Amino acid sequence: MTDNAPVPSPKLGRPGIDRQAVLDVAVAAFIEHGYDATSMEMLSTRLGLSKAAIYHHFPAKAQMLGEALDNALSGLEGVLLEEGARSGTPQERLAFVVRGAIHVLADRLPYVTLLLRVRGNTEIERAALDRRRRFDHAVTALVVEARDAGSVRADIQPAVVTRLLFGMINSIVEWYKPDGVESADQLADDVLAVALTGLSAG
Amino acid sequence: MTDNAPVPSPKLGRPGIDRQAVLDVAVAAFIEHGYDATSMEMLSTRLGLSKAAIYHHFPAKAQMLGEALDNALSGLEGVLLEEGARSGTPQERLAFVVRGAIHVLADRLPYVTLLLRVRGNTEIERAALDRRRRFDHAVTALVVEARDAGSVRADIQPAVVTRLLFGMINSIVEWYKPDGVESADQLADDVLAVALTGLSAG
DNA sequence: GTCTATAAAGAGATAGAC
DNA sequence: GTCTATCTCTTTATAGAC
Repeated sequence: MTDNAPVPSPKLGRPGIDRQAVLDVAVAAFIEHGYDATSMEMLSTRLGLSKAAIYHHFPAKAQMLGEALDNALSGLEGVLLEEGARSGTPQERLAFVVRGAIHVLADRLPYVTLLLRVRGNTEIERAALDRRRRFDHAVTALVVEARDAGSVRADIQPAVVTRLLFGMINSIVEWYKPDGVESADQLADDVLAVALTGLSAG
Repeated sequence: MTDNAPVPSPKLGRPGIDRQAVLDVAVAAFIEHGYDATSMEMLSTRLGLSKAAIYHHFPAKAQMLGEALDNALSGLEGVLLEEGARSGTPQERLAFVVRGAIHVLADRLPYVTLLLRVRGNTEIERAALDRRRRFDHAVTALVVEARDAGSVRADIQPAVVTRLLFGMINSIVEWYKPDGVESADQLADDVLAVALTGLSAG
């Protein structure tokens, strides 16, 4: 088998590495200031590049947002496709999805943080909110199953349960530090414990 | 007792009513688009006023933000000053503060929503975040007391407990509708039930 | 792959008339 | 209390050189 492609070091059309650096800086700025309020001038300053150079990597500001949101959403959607979300008791599957969502949140923290800040002001944002809504509905369906199986309390509406549960999970982006003392696994344990059995002692 | 002040109908320097209308529209726009991304042009369109007319009511855009954030913060701080937050068992006081915070959130929904969106990009926002942090610390102190009294689980750090608890509470602004079927009292009951005893049945 | 220069539109805020 | 007109600065994006 011959392979006369160039050696992989310098790369073909120079994709990847620099583009990723631009995206990282952009996402961090979008989180700090909001997408609309982040100017290309600010990105160029942080990158040490001219504004025009940024347009070599991305055709428009909106595309940076789109890629970041897709990264977060495909991570969450991926949890629902895993085996643990599709087999077992409803309670086991719900716990798997909660753990999975927390791991995605920790692993892709900037992207998920950005997703949670989006309010639907552009077409790209609205499409992202739609995908997020579909994820929420899938989780709510799981909550309904778990309730019907008797493992989740029935005195509160499943949609409210899902909202409170993911309200708790999503709030993690406000304070979680990936390099801190708490690992994502430990974090998932804590959140699941609090969500299932509450804050009361004993 | 004589009273030669004018009848209260036309009001003196025409304060109040119109200023409040401007603030309401501004806060709604700040929530939708973010403070920085909301233009005076947008506010003027929504109000049916010229941009210049808005400056008759507020000297600057930043002042609208400042008043809205102060409204939310004084509401939350007020809960800590009430009798129910200062006497009783730690568990009772914590429950009182949670209920009070949920009522403030429901009663002043736009203002609290805006407060939760603020990220500290201006001096006004940083001052608001500082006041919010002081509120959080006061609640964490209550959680520590309740844990020491044996009524809150001791296997998770009090700061994490507070963050998860208020992550759940604060997420309410994302979906609560004041005119919906669920009253603020009912909502507070549900959240307190879930927070204390968890989502598991029985 | 990056630059300078620039276009065209929109930003917050002010002046001064009514 | 609201208006039109305007100032000055910043915005996203492009053109074209190196």
